[in-house]
Parts: sequence; C-alpha cells; structure tokens
Amino acid sequence: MTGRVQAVRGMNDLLPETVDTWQGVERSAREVFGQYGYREIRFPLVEKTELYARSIGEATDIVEKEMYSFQDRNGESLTLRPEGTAGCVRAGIENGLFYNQVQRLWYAGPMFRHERPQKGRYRQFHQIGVEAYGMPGPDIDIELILLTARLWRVLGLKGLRLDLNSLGTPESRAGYRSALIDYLSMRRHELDEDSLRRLSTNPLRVLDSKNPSLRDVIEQAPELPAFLDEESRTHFAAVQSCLADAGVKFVVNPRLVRGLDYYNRTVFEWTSDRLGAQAAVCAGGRYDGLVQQLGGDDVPAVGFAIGMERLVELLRVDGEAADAHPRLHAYMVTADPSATCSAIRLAEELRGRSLRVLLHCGGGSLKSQLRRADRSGAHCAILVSKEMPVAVKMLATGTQTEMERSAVGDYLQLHCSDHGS
RNA sequence: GUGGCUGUAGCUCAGUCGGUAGAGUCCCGGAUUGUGAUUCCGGUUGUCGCGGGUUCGAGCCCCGUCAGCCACCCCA
Repeated sequence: MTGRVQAVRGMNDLLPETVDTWQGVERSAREVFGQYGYREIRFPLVEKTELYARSIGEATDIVEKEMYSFQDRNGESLTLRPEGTAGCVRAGIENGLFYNQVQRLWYAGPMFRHERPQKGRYRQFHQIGVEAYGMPGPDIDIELILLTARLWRVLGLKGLRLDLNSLGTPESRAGYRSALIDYLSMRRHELDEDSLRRLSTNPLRVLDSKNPSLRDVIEQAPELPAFLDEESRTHFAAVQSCLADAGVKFVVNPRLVRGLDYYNRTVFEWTSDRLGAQAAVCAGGRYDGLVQQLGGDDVPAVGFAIGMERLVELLRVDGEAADAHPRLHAYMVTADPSATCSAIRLAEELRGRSLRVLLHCGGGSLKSQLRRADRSGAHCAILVSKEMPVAVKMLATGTQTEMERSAVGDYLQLHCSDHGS
C-alpha cells in the first residue's frame, strides 16, 4: 500500500452504478435535443489559452486564477477548457459553420477549473451545452428555455426555479456599469471588503452581496432595466410574454448577472434549493458579439450549459429517471472443467442472437458459481456439463429445465424478457 | 485563495483516563456426497491518511502536510 497514487484533487471517479444514471440523463438529453433539431458537435478539450482570455474576459476569476494552463513543447500556452462556448465558437468559425447559415448545436463533456472543491463544484466537472447561432430574435431564446423545461419534465425533475434578466446591449450594459460604479464609489465607505474588491473587478456582483448591512446601499442603487435600450426592452418583453404564454413560470431578477463577459440581452438561470451553495443547475444567455470578437462574422448567438454533477445529484435526491443497466439474460456455469469449451461455444451462439450472457470464469465449485449467478442479477443460470443436456435454471423461482443446446436461445427469449418476470 | 469540521478493515462505524485495535457488512469455506436468496458454524481482513514531536509507551496529546465534507468566494 505504500506509494499509492491518489486521484487529483477535485477530480472524481464515476463508478458503474453512478454511470447508469449519467447515461440515462445523457440519453434523455440527446433525445430532447434531437426533437428540437439540434446536432452534436465535438471539439477539443485543449485550446490555446488566448481563446479563453479573449472570450470569457481577462478580469474574470476563471481566467485570472482558475485555468489549467500549461506550456506545450513548442512554448505555446494551452489550456484545458474551463467551459464549452468558446471552443464551440472557435470550431464554428474555423469550419465555416456560420457563413450565411443558422446552426443548432449541442455538446457534452468534461470542463476544468482550479477551484476549491465542495458540494456541486469540482475541478473536473461535466457540462451539457446547447448553442444556437445566426438567430437574432427572441424566438430562439424562448426555444432554448422551452427545451430545458422539457428536459426537466422528461427527467421527472420538479421544483426548479427559473430566473430571467436582460443585460441589454454591450453599450447599455456599459452605461449601467459606469452609473453603478459612480454610485457605489460615492458610498464606498459603507461597503465591506468583498464589495470593494468587486467594485473594481465586477461591480454588478456587488448587488449580489449577502451582507445584510449593505441592504440599504443595494436597494437604492440604480437598476439595470432603466438603462436598457429600446430594442433590448422589446426583445425582453417578447421573451417574457411568450414564455408566460407557453406556461413556463419564471421570475424576473434584475440582479441576475452572468459571470462571463460575453453575455448580453437575455440571460437565464435554473436553480434548486436542494443543492446547497452551488444552486445553479443550468444557466446561459445571449452572446451576440462573441463570434465577431473571435474573428468571425457578426453572428448573433444564444446558449446555455447544464452542470451534470448537479443535475445527477438532484435526480439522486428526488428523481425517477435512473436508468438501470439492462439485466443479464443468463449467467453460464460449468459443472466440470471439461465442459468449458462447450460452454464458451454456447455463450457465443446466444450472444449472436443479441442475448446478454456472462460466462463464469475462474473456476470454483458449482455452489459458488451459482451464488455468483444469483448475485449477478441474471434472469437464469445455464448449467453446462460434458455429457448431459444443458440445464436452464430460472433464478427467481428455482425451476430448472433440461433441454438440447439448440433450444436454449428460444427458451431465453421467451422466459427472460426485461419487462416480465 | 480563506475558514470550520472530519480521516480507524473493500464499505458503515465503535475504540473510555495515553497501555501495541474491535463490531457489523462484504468476501471465502463448511453444514448440504457438485444446485444460488434464509439460517447456523468457521476464516481473512489494518503502515489507525502521511511525516515529525512529546512520552517508558500515541489510534488518542502537539506541529506540519495531504485528502474529504460544508461554507465564503466563484460558477454549471
């Protein structure tokens, strides 16, 4: 046991039992995305560091202190992706996906951020993301939100809360930002340490402060909606009325600010009160300027990402959707070692008929082999011996039937369905 | 990055005042002369996270370190 190597902090193993749930979620997501006409895109886990610096924002925590960056052998700085949008945009530009066309894309996979691990927050975590390009109107914003609502329904998830806000155009957001800085600077002697720091890094975040003594300052602060330009205002109004029309409940939250610099106009966030401090299961918004900022045409875009670990945690608590792995049809045991070749041949025949057959390996008494058969969860055990015909024993009832090996396949298909007993 | 709590068998945990470590579970074997769930009997589980210090003696006290959990912060 000495010198044993541990996993990297905040990077977890997913054991088979958990993977069953993950696969169930992934399958549901794939199905729902397909219903809306979205197609999967895959892009690298590693990109040039510059890509993230230019898209997420130089002054954000992610870029400043959370990226896994390293020097490639040629001296170039590379980074393990901390989120998916930047890579997706880069891939789209590079492959001409945005040239005079609309794209509906999704992706899934691991992301990396060097944060202090806690519940719902890991250094390697997984996101499922959806991105839509080339559509400037509120209709596509609504489509994305309806898509998420449908996914929750399919998964059997209830009690999530949807918060909505509009950040306006970069210009109106900048106008608000400077008005807020002016106001907060005026009352800076009332701010706590955290808020003073945020004042210079991300002033909109000050409004999120949980410090009760700042309540007064925050309540009297200028509000973002007042700074919205006319177009953003109508856009946001359309999003709201259409969502209400579609029967989706939401709360307009003027303090909702996404952390990444590229967001504008509609932003939204689904949260749960059962996840502790990391409550956001799914969040996203519009990022109309990003494609151009990364060297592409002026292509409008909207997207969101789902935190897999958080979603799975919610399903573990109250979900119904856990997708059990399919049961084995048969666990095959041998009454004596000389029957091994014959058992292997029969197992292969059965697998050729799409049956799931586990062949006992490693010997042992018949008793111990049958015990393993029982614990494997298989519907039945198949006993193969050298001389006698094959015996099929139903493990739930204990009834045992002898038959020629050519009859086993039909017998299993008849008696070992996943739905019946 | 900051703070609080916690690290004992594969898993869940007990371990009193400092005197060289225990239960349940799991696994293996037997009762059952080749036939699995229960029952009964027997058996293996360990650098007490790691390193140092105090002590005649440390799982227990002290320091450091690593890891986990929760919160701050940040975000999916």
